[in-house]
Amino acid sequence: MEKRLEQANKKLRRFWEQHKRLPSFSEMAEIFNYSSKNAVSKLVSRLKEANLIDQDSKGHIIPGGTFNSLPLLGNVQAGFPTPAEEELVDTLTLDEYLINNHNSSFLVEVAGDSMINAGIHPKDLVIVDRSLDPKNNDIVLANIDDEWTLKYFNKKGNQVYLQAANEQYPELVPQQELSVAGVIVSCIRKYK
Amino acid sequence: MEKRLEQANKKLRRFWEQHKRLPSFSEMAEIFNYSSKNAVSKLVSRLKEANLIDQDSKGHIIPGGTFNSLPLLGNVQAGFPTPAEEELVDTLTLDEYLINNHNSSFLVEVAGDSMINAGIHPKDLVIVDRSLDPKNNDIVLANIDDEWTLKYFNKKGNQVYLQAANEQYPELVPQQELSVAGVIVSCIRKYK
DNA sequence: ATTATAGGTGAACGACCGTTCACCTGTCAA
DNA sequence: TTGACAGGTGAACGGTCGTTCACCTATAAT
Repeated sequence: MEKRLEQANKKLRRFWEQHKRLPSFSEMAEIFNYSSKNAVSKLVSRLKEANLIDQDSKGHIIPGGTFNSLPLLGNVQAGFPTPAEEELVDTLTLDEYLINNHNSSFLVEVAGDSMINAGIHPKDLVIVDRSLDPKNNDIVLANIDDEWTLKYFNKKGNQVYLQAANEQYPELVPQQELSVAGVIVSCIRKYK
Repeated sequence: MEKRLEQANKKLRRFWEQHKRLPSFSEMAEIFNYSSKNAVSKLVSRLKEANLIDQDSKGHIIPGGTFNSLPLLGNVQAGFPTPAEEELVDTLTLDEYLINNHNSSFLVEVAGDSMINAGIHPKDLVIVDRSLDPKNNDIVLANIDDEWTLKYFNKKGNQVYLQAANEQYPELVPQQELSVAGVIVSCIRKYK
């Protein structure tokens, strides 16, 4: 990508972070030190070709396909990576990638190591979707006999078992009550 | 939250997904079947009080604090969860939470199980920030003797070692060359 | 020396922006 | 029966929107 466009991209993202929207033509004129909106108009054309921004039916500037997303450069082992544009595997927005159902999803912080063999560690955040029906081998957030826990869901006939991903934990059969709050759709961990 | 506002929130989010921006007053009049913009104006006031949307200096509607974010309901073990509004721990936007440096970050898909004891599994995605200086015990994406790998970074004196989080793998000392492409800042895994 | 082109100015255009005003309902409490 | 009020209509306002036009440079190719 052209260097000029990359700098423009930075400025636009800074504006986005401050205002939670993209600038108008006259605001862009300020940002880029133009004194004519026509100059902006031409810049916009270039940015559109680079797929950084787009314009909606009213001409307003909206994010393009690569604006709020990160490049997915490939696979660690596979001769990785020449971050050349042509070779980049994909480009994706984390929000859209991780969340299927915004209205029915919430986050929970993990405590305990019962799912550690599934790669779910204490202090990780899991995204729970309460609108999904739990299926066998789904990881669910469940309340079993008045305790909340994260376990594999397993149904044999009419009997539901909960299984930890850690041999030290026994298989759980509800004595009195079991309710599934939702299915874990993803797990995120932040190091820095 | 009032039910009326929740439905409004859904409509606004749908508009956001379609147009990548929030509607204008007259567009909101269409969405909510009002024939006067004044009705919209009053609805906007209510939505602002609920912190779902905001208005910028020009009066344009922009996302509020809770618009694109997910509620963090708490901790799996700690008497979890009454999803009552007052008790919710936090509310956060995944993009903002996970990405510190948009310009210098990229994604890589994990292959191999050398970091599995750190909870980084094959097919997970890691977010790499190439602008950070690697420190001891950081997980880094590195090229060692012409192979790309994910390992713990370890520097003793002037000698750099790479360590896997898996006892079956030996400690790596570069024979000829070692370059660190970036530091892993987070790890995400999608189940559904 | 001439021409083409990329990039910019400045002004004008109609359309749409968010705000505000006076006014019209129902509903519900006093 | 009255009054207050939440919620809506419809119209008008000045300001800003994105677009487009004619025109002015530099720079580089012919």
